[in-house]
Amino acid sequence: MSSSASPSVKSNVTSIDVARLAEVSQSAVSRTFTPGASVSEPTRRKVMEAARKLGYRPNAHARSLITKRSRIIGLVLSQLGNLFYPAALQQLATRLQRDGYHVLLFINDTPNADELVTEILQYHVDGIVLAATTLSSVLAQRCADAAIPVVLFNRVMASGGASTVSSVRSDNVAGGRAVARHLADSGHQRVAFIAGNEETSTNLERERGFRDGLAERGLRIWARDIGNYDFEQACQATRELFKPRSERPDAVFVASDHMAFAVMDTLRFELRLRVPEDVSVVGFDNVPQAAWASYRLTTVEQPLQPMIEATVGLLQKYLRDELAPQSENVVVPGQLIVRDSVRPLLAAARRRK
Amino acid sequence: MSSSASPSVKSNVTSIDVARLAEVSQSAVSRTFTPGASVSEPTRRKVMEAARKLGYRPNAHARSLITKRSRIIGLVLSQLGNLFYPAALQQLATRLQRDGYHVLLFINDTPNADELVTEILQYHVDGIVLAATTLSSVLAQRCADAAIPVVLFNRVMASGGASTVSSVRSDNVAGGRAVARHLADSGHQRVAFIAGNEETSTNLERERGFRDGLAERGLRIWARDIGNYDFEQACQATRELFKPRSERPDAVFVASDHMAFAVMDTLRFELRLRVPEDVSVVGFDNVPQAAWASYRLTTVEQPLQPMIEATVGLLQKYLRDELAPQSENVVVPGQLIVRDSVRPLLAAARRRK
DNA sequence: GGTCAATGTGAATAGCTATGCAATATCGCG
DNA sequence: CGCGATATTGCATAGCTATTCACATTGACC
Repeated sequence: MSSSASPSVKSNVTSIDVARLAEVSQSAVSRTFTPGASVSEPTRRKVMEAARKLGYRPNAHARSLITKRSRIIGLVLSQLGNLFYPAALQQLATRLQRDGYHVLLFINDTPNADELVTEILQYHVDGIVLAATTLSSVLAQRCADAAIPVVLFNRVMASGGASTVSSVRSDNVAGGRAVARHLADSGHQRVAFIAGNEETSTNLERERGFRDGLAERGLRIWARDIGNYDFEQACQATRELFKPRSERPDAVFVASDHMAFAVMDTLRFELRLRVPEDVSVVGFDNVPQAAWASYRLTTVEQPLQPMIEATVGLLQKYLRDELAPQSENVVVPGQLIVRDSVRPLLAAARRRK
Repeated sequence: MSSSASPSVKSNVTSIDVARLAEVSQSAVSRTFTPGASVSEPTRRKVMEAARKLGYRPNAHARSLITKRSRIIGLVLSQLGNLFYPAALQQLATRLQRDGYHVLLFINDTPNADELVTEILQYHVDGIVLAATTLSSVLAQRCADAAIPVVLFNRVMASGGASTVSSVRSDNVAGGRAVARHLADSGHQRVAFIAGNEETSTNLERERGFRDGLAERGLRIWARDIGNYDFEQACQATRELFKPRSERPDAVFVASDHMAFAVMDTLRFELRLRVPEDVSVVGFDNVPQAAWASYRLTTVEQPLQPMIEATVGLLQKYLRDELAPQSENVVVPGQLIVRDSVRPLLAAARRRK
C-alpha cells in the first residue's frame, strides 16, 4: 500500500532525485532550472535528461518560499455578468501567462473585504488587480499597506488624499462628454441618463462628463434613473423613464453596454418604440455584442488592449523596483464608436441651425 | 534604506514572531491556525491577540509545502467568447471559495498541451477542471498520470478505453434529440445543422442526438455546415446554407447559443428572412442572453448549478479518498427551453397530419 | 494518595528549492 | 609552463509551517 520504492510517474520527484540520477549536486539541478544561473552545457544536458526521465518539475511553493516571489497575480472580480469583464479577464490572463505569471481568481460576491484580504495575502501574490467596481476601498488600502502592489482596473480610489493605489481606466469623463456632444449635435432635446452603480467612479465620471458636455450645448439631463449596472434594473429604469406622459425622452445615455441592451430590448419589444427613430440609445464599453446586428449600438470604447498593457506595465514596474509605491493613475483615451442606435441629424434640423 | 527593525505592517511576520510575542512556542501558533488541532482556550486567545497585533497570516506556500495540499484548483479555459464559460467560471470559483479553495486560471490560446501541463504541475494544484472544449486529451491523461484528479467539464474523453478521467456534462444526446423532435413535430421539413468544432464531444453528441431524433420522425439533416463555435464563422455558415437556390432550410439547429445569435442576426439583418416565420432557429446552452427580447431563442439548457455541484463533488471525493481514480462520468439532464425562435405548428399542418 | 488516561505543550524535524560562499576546474596569455 | 581571471560546482543554510514524539500537567477515579 505504501508506495515506497516505486520509480513510476509519481509527482514526488524532487531535485535531489534528479541530482542523484544525473550524478551531480542538487545545486546543479536548481541552477539548470533557474534562468541566468551558471551551469556548463554538459551538466545542463545531464540534468535535463534525468529530469525528463523522472518527470521532474520544480515545486513552485518551495521556490516561492525562498524567492519571495510567487509569480501569481490576484484578480478580484465581482461583475462577471457585465460582458466587459470576461473579455478583460481573458486578455489579462493571457498577457500575464506570456510572462510566466498566472492569475488567481477571487470572486467578490459578498462584499466582505476583510475575509477576502486575508485569503489573498495568504497566497503571497506578487500583485493584485482590483476589477471589482463595487469593492470597498478598504481592501485596496489594506493590500497596499501590506507592501504588495495593487492596480485598480477600470476604477479609481474614491476620495484622493492619502491613497497610494495606482489605477488604470479609460477616459470616462471625455467619453461622457463625447456622448453629450454627439446627442446634442444630432438635434436631441430631451436626453435621459440611466446610471450604473452610483457609488462607482466609472458612473460618477461618465455622468459628470455627460453633464458637462450637455451644459456646453445649453442642455441638461432631462430625466434620470438608476440601473445599478444590472440588466433587470435597467429594464425597470426604462419603464420608469418612458411611463406615458406628455413628453418622453428622445435619447438615453446608458452607463454601460450591458444595461443598454436591456434598455433597447425594453424600448423595442415592450414599449413598442423604435430605436433610433423614436429614441436614440448610447452605451459605454463597446463590448463585442454592441457590434451585433440586433443592436448596432453607438457606444464609447474602452480600449481593452492598451488598458491591459498599462496594467501589467504598472505591475511589472513595481515588481522590478523594490520600492516606488508612487501612486500612478493611467487614463487611456477611448473613441466614440458611431453605429446605428442614434438618430442622425435630420436635414430639417440642420437647415434650421 | 534597508528596513531592518521596523515593526510596521511589513508582511514578513512569521509564526515565530507571533510565538515570541505571545510567549508560547511556534507549535502553539501553528495549532491555533490549524482547524481541529489541540490548543487550550487561553493560549489560543494569546496567540490570536498577538497575531492580530502583528498582522500575521500563515504563509500558504510553506503550508502547502508540508501539507502537500495547495487548496488551489487549476481551471483550463479556451473559449471565453462563448458566454457559457464566464458563467461557469463565476459559479465554480464562488463555489470553491466557499470551501476554502481558489481557482488558478490557465487560458489555452495556443494549444500547446505540453507547456501548459508543465506550468500547472509546478503549482501542485489539488485538482484540475478542464473546460477547454478544444484541448487535446493528452493533457488530461498527463495530469491523471501525475496522480492529480482531473474533471472534464462540458467535455468527455474522446475514445474510451484506457482513460481514467472523470467528466461532467449535460445530456447532449438527449438535448439534440429533443430539438429534433420539437422541430419535426412542429412541421419542419428541411432542417439544417450548423456544427461547432467537429472534434469536440459536445458537438459530436449533439449532432448524434439530433440525427437520431430526426430519423425517428423519418427525417434527416437536409443541409449542414460548420461554425466552429465561432461567431464570425457561424455567420459565414449561414450565408452558405441560405445561398439563393430553389429551396432553403426551414429550420436550423445551431450547436451553441453563441453561434445561434450570429445565425439569427445574419438571417434577419443580412438575408432579410424572418425568424421564426421564415426560418426557425434553435440553440444550445441557454445562456442568459438567450432570454433577451431581441432573440427569445429556443434552446436546450445546460443546467449550470447541478453541473458545478457535480464537478466540485467529484473533486472533493478524490481529495478525501486518497486513491479512487475510478473514472466517473456524470451526465446531468437538461430541458428544452421553448421560446419564440421556432415557428409553432401551423393549424393547417396539424390538420393534414 | 496513587494510577491511569487524557490533554496541552515544546523541541525537533521534514518538506523542497535557491543562493552565498568557498573550493575547484578551466581558460587565456605571456 | 605559470599565473591570474573566470567559470563551474558542491556544501551548507535559509525560508516558514505542520506534525511527530516525548514530556509535563491535569483530572478522575478507586
